[in-house]
Amino acid sequence: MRTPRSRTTVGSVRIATWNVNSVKQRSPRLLPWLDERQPDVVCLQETKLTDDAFADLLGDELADRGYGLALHGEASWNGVAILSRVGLEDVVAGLAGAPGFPHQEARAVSATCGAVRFISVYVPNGRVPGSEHYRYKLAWLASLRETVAASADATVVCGDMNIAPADDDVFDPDAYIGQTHVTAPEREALAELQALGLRDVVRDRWPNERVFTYWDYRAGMFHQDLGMRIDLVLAGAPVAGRVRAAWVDRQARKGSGPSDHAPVIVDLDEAPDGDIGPVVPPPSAPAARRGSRVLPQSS
DNA sequence: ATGCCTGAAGGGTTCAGA
Repeated sequence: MRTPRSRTTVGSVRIATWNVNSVKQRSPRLLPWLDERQPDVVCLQETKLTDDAFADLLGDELADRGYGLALHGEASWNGVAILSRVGLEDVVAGLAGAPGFPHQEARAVSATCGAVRFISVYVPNGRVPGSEHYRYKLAWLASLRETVAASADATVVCGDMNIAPADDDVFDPDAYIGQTHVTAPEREALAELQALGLRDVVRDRWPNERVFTYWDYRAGMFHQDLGMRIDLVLAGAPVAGRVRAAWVDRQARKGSGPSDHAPVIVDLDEAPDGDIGPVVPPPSAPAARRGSRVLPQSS
C-alpha cells in the first residue's frame, strides 16, 4: 500500500491530457508517468475498456495515489476518463444531444474538479472527407460546442480533437491536402468552439514552435519528429490567464510500449482568492450520475 | 505497399487508427 498523495493545500495545479491508446496496454507506462509527473487532473482518451474493467484494472492503484475516477468507456474502442485528486463532482457521461454512429459512443465525460469544469473528449476520426464518418465528426463537434457554450468561461476542454488547428500543426501540410484532420470544415468547427472564448494554451505559449502530440507508429515517424498536433487543452479566459507552463511530454512517447500520442501538461498558478480554482479534495466520495462511475478518493 | 505499427476481436486474418 502506498502513501496517498491527495493534495491537502491550495496551490498551483497541474492538468494533463493523454490519448493512451488502450489503458490495458498502457498501464505499465501510465502509472510510472503519474508518479513522475504528479498531475492533479488527468483527462484520458482511447481507454478501450468498460467502466467495470477499468476499475478492476486500475481502481486500487489510482485510489492509492489519491485519484478519484470519472469513467465513460466501452469495450474495445473509444473510452474517456478523468482522474482527479483535487475533487470530482457533477460527473456527466457523454454529450447531451450528441449524434451516434449508430449508437452513442463513449467520447466525452465531464466533471468539476476544484471549481473548474473539465471535459475529456475523443473527437471522431472522420476517416475520409465527405464520408458518413466525416459528417458524424462535424455533427459531434457541433454538439460539443453546444454543451460547452453554457459555461465556456469556467470550462477546460481537454483531449484528442482529431483536428490539426493550422498548417503549422502538421509536419508536411502538402502531404495532408484533402485528408481528414486538416480540412476547412473541421478547422472551422474547431474555430467555432474556440470562439466561445477558449484559448489553445499550448499554441499561446509556443506561438512559433513546431509542437506535435501524435506521431504514427510506423516508419520511425517519432524519431524523425514527423507528427501532428491534435491533442489540445482549450481553456476559458479565467483559467487560460493562470497558465504558467504548457508543454508536450515527449518523454512519454519514447522507450518501449508507448502510446502513439504524448501527454500535454499544463500548470496553472494558484487561483486568486475566492475565484475559480482547485482546492482541497472533498471529504467524502461524490455521487455518480447518469450511469457513469465515480470511485471514491482515498482519504 | 495507401498501411511501413499497434491494438482488438476472434480466430490462424480482419479492421481501425490519423
